Amino acid sequence: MQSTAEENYIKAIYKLSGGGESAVSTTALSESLETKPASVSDMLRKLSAKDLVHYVKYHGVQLTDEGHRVALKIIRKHRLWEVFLVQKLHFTWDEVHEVAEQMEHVKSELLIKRLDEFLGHPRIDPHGDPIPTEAGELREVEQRTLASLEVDQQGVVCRVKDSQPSFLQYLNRVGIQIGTQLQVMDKIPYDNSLEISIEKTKSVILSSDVLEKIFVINP
Amino acid sequence: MQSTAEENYIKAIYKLSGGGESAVSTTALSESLETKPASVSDMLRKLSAKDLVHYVKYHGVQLTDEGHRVALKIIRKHRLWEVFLVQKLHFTWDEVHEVAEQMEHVKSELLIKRLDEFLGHPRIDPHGDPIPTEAGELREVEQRTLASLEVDQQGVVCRVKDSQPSFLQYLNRVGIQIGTQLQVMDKIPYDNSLEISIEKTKSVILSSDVLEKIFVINP
DNA sequence: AAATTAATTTAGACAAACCTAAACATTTAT
DNA sequence: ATAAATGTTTAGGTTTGTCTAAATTAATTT
Repeated sequence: MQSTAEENYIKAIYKLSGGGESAVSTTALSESLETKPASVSDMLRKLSAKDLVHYVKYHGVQLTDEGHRVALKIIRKHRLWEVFLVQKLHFTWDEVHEVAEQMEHVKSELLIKRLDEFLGHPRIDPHGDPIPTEAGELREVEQRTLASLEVDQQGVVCRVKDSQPSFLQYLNRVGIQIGTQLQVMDKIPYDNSLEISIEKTKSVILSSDVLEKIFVINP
Repeated sequence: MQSTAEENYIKAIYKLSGGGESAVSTTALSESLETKPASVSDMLRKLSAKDLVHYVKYHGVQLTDEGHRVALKIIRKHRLWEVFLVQKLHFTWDEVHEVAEQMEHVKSELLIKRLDEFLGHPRIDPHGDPIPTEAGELREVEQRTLASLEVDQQGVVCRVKDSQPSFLQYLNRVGIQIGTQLQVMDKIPYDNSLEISIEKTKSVILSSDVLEKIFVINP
């Protein structure tokens, strides 16, 4: 079992290496974690002894397979909590991170299993990033703009490109947020606007401007 | 702000002193926290310096007003998370404690405010213990058996006296769990059984045996 | 290719939270 | 009232995770 500090290092290595591709430098880690390079060196020696990273002095670190597995577990927890905070507790995206950062370190397999069920096995977090599966697979999800959907096709909102309050308030008013289920009911050729049904209940007409700013994934 | 360790000491002092009444000994704390008495002495000196406890060497500790306030905050968090785990994630009572113990240390005022709203401002936790208010008041809630309710009176289930699996399964089947809203619809004088409506939907007839084992609070 | 600069590691310290062993208070028993 | 037993604290040490300052290695420039 890893300490909170170790988990944070592993997460940072994962992020900075772009999912485990490239090696990561001590300085990059020290900036990302807001610690001094000397502290990073210390910790890398420790993680290396635990076989969580492959560390060559003066030449950076990479996660081992085990380290990679641990990283995905933490990211899964982080992103599930983000979904919970936004969808159930109505946090805004910017309020979410700091809290999820703490919750991701709570140790309980059962907790995460149940949380996942409670949230309906979400595939993406409120930022549109994919949530690793229980088995530790991270499948990238194809994201498309609402404008690219054909009549009758469905999608779940995963990202919006404009974060101006006025736009977000507009979405709020029509009832669209991350996770909302949409279906294209009709296309108006005149101006390429679409009639969209929201959660299979009400329906609205969205201009092509707006359609370009809303990203969905296939359900 | 207090560390996790400090919070655990404060909580333990609160519990062992019976809510802040009597003083608590070093040994009692060391047993409760599973640490050595020497470690407790260290920490008490530290908490005393922070004015969270009133500590007289060789004569035990008590919480200061500030310490008392902090204790109630932690207990509020712990009990709200317990409600969440049981009501939303379907944890059983024995699975709850260890996890809530970790979650109670997550730092975010907003989180607790929103969690409280999300859960509908519960007044008791899954064990029937009262949840301190945001303002730090802990009002004991009068608990009565279902058998003591009159026709038309309402109650929320807060505790059951029998924890045999067969009994709990029976409750499960009729749809009764902690937090369930009940109302007495009718009394059958013949055997003192009651007709009880469950969550204002279905209704069942419960024998006086069963009625004695279910405790409710006024909503 | 040597010298300078930049990045990294090592060495030695520190705070938090724990420990053991020894010293010191308090309580209890004689 | 004193001695024994019990409870508590102090002193000194350990681990984790951090730090600063000095030493070392790698990269860059001339």
